[in-house]
Parts: sequence; C-alpha cells; structure tokens
Amino acid sequence: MASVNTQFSIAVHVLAAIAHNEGVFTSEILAGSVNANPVFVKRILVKLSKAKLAKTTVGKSGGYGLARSPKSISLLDIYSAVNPPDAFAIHAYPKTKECVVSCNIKEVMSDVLVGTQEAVRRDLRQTTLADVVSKIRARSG
Amino acid sequence: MASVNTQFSIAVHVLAAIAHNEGVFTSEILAGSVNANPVFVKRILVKLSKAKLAKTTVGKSGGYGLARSPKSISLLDIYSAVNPPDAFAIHAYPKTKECVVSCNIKEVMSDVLVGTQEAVRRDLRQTTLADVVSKIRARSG
DNA sequence: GATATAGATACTGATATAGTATCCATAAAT
DNA sequence: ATTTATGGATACTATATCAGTATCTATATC
Repeated sequence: MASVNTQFSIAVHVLAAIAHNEGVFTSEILAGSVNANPVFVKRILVKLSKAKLAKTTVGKSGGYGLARSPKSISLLDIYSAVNPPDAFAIHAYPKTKECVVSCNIKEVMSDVLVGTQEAVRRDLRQTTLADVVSKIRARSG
Repeated sequence: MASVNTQFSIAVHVLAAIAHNEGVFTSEILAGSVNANPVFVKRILVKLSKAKLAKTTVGKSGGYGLARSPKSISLLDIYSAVNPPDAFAIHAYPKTKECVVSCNIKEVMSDVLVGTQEAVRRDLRQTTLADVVSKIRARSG
C-alpha cells in the first residue's frame, strides 16, 4: 500500500461524505471517515478547493462544504482536480538513430494513447457525484 | 524515472520492431532498439512469449519472432500480456462503522470503475500492431 | 486574546519500477 | 563431443513516487 495513486478514490469518498450528509465538515472528521492520515486528506481537500469543487471556510469553526451541486460534479471533474499521473506512460529512452521504429514509436504511441485517455475521460464524465451518493444510499437502505 | 509502468509501451515497441523488420531477433538487439536494460526487456519478452504473441527459439541463433500476424494482434492483447496494474486504484483503508459512505464507497467505486476499465479495453482493442507499424512507416517515409 | 481551523513545508517510511550481476538450460555451430 | 550464443531465471540494488508524521503560520470565530 503506497505506490498506486489512491487520491482520486479518496477525493470521491470525501466529496460523497460531504454530499451525503449535506453540511460543512473539518478535515479531521473527513479523514476519520476515510480512516486515512489527516494531512494526506487535507492535501487532497486543498486540491478540491482550488478546483472549486469544495468550498473552504478558514479559521475557527471552518471546514469544507460543496461548492456546487452533486449533480453538477462529474467524476471527471474530480479526476481532473486531483490530477493523477496519466494512466498510460510511454517509455522515454533515447532513440536509436538507425532504427525507424525507435525513432517514431514515441510519437505514434502518444497519438494512440491520447485516444485511450479520451475514452477514460468520456466514461468518467458520465457519472456524477449525485450518482455515487444515490448508489451508496441504495446499498445502505 | 521509475514508478510509472512503461512495460506496455516497451512491449509495443519491441513487437513493432519485429513486425517492421519481419524477422527473428535476439533480446540484445531488441533491447538495443529500445535503448533499455537488456534484462528488463527480456522479462517483457518472456511475458509476450507466454501470451503467445511472440515465438521464441532457444539456444544458439535463437531469438524472438511474431507468433501471429500483426493484423491479428491488438494493443489490448499486448496490454493483457504485460498485465500492468489497473489504471484506477481504490483506497483500502478500514471502514468506519458509523459512516454510511465509508461502509459502501469501495463497492460503489469498484462498480463504476469496472466500466471505466472496460472503456480502456474497448479502445485498445481497436488498434492493431499492424496499425502501429503502418503509422511508423508513414512518419518515416 | 484564546482557540480551532485551513494550509504549507520538511522530513521519513514503504513500495513498485527498473537496473545490475550472475547463473542455468538448451540448441546450434564447429 | 565441445564450444558457444542464446533464452530464461534469480537475487540484489537504486530510485522515484506515494503516503505518513511532525510542525509551523495565517486566519476567523468565540
């Protein structure tokens, strides 16, 4: 546990917690729900706040609320906010001059994988935070 | 450089090199084309061989050829052969009993992300090794 | 003014990727 | 039959990223 990026999944978790309970919560409480390190969760909350998905109030009795309605927040919005490394990496070794494949593979793969990355984005755009909350409620009821 | 999995991209590279040059090549030569560590490339070649995408001949004057035609090998075949970690990880912290979200988020996210992973597979299935080779040739010509 | 919060920073620890070195088994070349 | 070049396996190391820990500052409420 530590080398796969779980920030996206944690971001969805905390936003779902806020949305489900419809209120403002401190990072301590949200970290408690995730059962993860408070500072780690804070760092994710900061990203969500900068992306204007969460609304921060600073100072005593401060905390995090939603900045937009759950229906208007897609998983793609959350994914973009935490900005995880691309799902598909291309190797970056120096080119071997005499080899046609070596000289062009990177550009060709980039081309192909842009399409794949776009497929991911299309898929994530189809699910909203409201969908996630309602699925959670369906399971608990 | 070392924490993103580049094996898929390297696997495509070596198979494209074999397909483009239409022959049998040693791991040394293939590693030379990639400009990567020979043993690392070997480990990938072993996976491709086990997945029956590459055909191995052992012993002196041995090497790697294609086991199937480039048109019949999709990027999904190659992706599955190297078996990289899932693009989307879900955090695995213990559940907080009192929290409805905490108790159900993992299953709900799994559900959603299965669809995303499937979108990736659908996309990769659309491109073949032959497509990659012809794109490379188009660039070099 | 005291206090509880967000937010930032520096350091540490754990894990997975990739590199290095070396060995064995096999089959071709001699 | 021997030599030799290959695939394949294994053990160890180096490095980068993710995540945890500790601590500090700024700010707004009480």
